[in-house]
Amino acid sequence: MAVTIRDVARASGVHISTVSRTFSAPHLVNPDTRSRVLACAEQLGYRPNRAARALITGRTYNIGLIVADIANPFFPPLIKAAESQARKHDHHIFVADTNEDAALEEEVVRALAKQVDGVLLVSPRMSNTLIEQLSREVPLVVVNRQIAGIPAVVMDVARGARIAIEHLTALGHRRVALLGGPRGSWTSREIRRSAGATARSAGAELVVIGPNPPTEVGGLTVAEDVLRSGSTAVLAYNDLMAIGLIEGLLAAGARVPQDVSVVGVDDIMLSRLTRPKLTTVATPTAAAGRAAVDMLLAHGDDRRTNAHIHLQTELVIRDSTGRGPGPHSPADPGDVIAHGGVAS
Amino acid sequence: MAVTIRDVARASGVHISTVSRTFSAPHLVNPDTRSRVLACAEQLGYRPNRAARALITGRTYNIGLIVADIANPFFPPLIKAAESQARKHDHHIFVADTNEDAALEEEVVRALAKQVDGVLLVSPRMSNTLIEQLSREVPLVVVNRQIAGIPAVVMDVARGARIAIEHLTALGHRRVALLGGPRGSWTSREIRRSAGATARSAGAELVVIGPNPPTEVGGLTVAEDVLRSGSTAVLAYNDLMAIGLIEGLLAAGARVPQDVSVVGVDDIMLSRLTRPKLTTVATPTAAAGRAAVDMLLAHGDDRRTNAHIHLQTELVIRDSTGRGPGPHSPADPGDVIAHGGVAS
DNA sequence: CCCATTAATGCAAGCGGTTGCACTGCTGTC
DNA sequence: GACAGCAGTGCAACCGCTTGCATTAATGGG
Repeated sequence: MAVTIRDVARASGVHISTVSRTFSAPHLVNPDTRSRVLACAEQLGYRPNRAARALITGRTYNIGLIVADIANPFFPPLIKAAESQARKHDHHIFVADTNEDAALEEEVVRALAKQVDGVLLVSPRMSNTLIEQLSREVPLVVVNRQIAGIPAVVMDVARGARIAIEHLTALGHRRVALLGGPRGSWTSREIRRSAGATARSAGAELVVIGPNPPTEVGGLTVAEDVLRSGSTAVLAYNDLMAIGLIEGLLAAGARVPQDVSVVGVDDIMLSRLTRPKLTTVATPTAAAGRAAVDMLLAHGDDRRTNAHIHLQTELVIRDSTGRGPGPHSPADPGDVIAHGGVAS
Repeated sequence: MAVTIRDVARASGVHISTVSRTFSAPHLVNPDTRSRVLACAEQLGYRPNRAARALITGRTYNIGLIVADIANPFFPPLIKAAESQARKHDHHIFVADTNEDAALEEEVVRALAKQVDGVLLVSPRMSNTLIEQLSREVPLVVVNRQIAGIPAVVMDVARGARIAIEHLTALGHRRVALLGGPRGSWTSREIRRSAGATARSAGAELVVIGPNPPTEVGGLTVAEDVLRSGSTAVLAYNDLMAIGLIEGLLAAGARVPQDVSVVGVDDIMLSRLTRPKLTTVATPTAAAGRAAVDMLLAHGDDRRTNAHIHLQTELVIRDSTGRGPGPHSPADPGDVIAHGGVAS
């Protein structure tokens, strides 16, 4: 049915090994022979069977990409960038969605391990221990997590959270709620740690609410809790929750930003389009996708590298944050368009 | 390195063929032997190498999923549903993004053909002829396109467009602009055809603007054209364009819906969150993803089937549509929450 | 008690490629 | 003119697994 290397060999009158070399070691075959073989291959529509090749070379030219929720707008730009970058290097991408389920993550990594050259674990929910264990079975690159000995791409959300809290305290907010993300999220822990430290040193109080599902509904359902907590500002784990929260606040009769200021994280496309437009910590998702693929392809088989790529975040100030009850700092926050540099 | 069937055979003291049968033809092996083999496999962490299996069986347990733009919010819910459905049947999904490029679509199908059991072509931009040709090389299921002899899942956008136009003419709109989608889009042609016929029979005028890139920017940039056309209502190819258009209209000083009514298509998550909330033709994307996978797995190798699954659309009326300059029909459109049935 | 049947397993070919090694025929060197 | 060296190609084993066929032992019927 399908055309194989043997068909090409027969058509061009050479041995299959010569055809093979025409594709995988061209310098070993006579230019005349090569062009004849290529012509036959072209004409027959021959494409090497990658699975067969992988069987012997051990390289599949496939990459696994595992995310918690494809429908969460944070992920698609990352997936798109990763896929594009992978294809540039002639690799294909398996995408798997784990529904925020750590156990499913493990299962999927194992299921994919044999048919990929490596797996990109994006915002994993698994434990570090488990990730380390899996990295012995298949090359892994982790996005948004730091684990010694495992190559990683991390977005500097700690800095983003710090600048966000500084922005809020400068506006005069003295009690800030933090909407935590899903259990197992490194990003959520980082934000919490950094926001806590920053609030403390600014003399403000941080009220942690969560963990929560990282969705619009997750934000919507804690609106009451936020109001009850007496907070005048909120830093949400991600934009989706922030937007859901705003919905909930408005429904409860609170105004944003007059009564409550809201800051998100991610700067998904959505954030520019809601009313009020969302102030948020922008994360370089596309760059992360590209970088993760590059790392995976670069490291090849030498596991246990310590390469970590840090990508910068920046605060994008829009319309969902305003003055709080306390004194605000002299510098008019309205002047600040964006803190932070560009992703590297 | 990796544990193979031979390791398991050695550990359990049987021939590799018995191990193989333990997994792929359990009824042929003695229950005692089987449990012994399974125990060894379990203990060694053995997983069959699917690529090797595929080489001989011809079944890869992989599916290709090709979309025009992963970052377009229309696709992720479909991808998510497809991936989930595929995994239920123990299949993995290759995702490829073609950047709205028909030539790239062809290339990707060919590249994937050998390592998948079939390809899902979602909203393809290729010609019918080319799709027919490709379907002879690899089983294909097409979403949002009707081609004789090729299994398809189609959303009934024609009906959706009709109801949308009826909604607008009932509100008294006499000149409606239609924002076309990308060149090569079957959906765009369907919407245009149906909207044209409906407008004609309602005595309204349809002004076609396009083709346009199916993005927010695509909508934004034609806002001027829409205003210049004298239209008081717009049906956009998709929600993203509708939302971009609204941005553009507001920027140009027009009010929505007081001056211009806007209807989108897709009902992406975003549409509930913008202000004004978007009136739109909801398409059952998740159902389409599931159905497409099911069709692919069901048909197996018998190509050239005529199975077509039709999924219903419905008009969701929100805040972006209001009365036009002409007489509106007696029935208060405000009563109509949603036309159309539920997706099957 | 013998033979046909059947259940359980082993054997080996082969899926579509890659690759180390052997072989052939040239070239260039001394 | 003999020979080393090399370019170009063929040969065959092998990657991990499946599967048709052969083999063996156990079973049951007449």
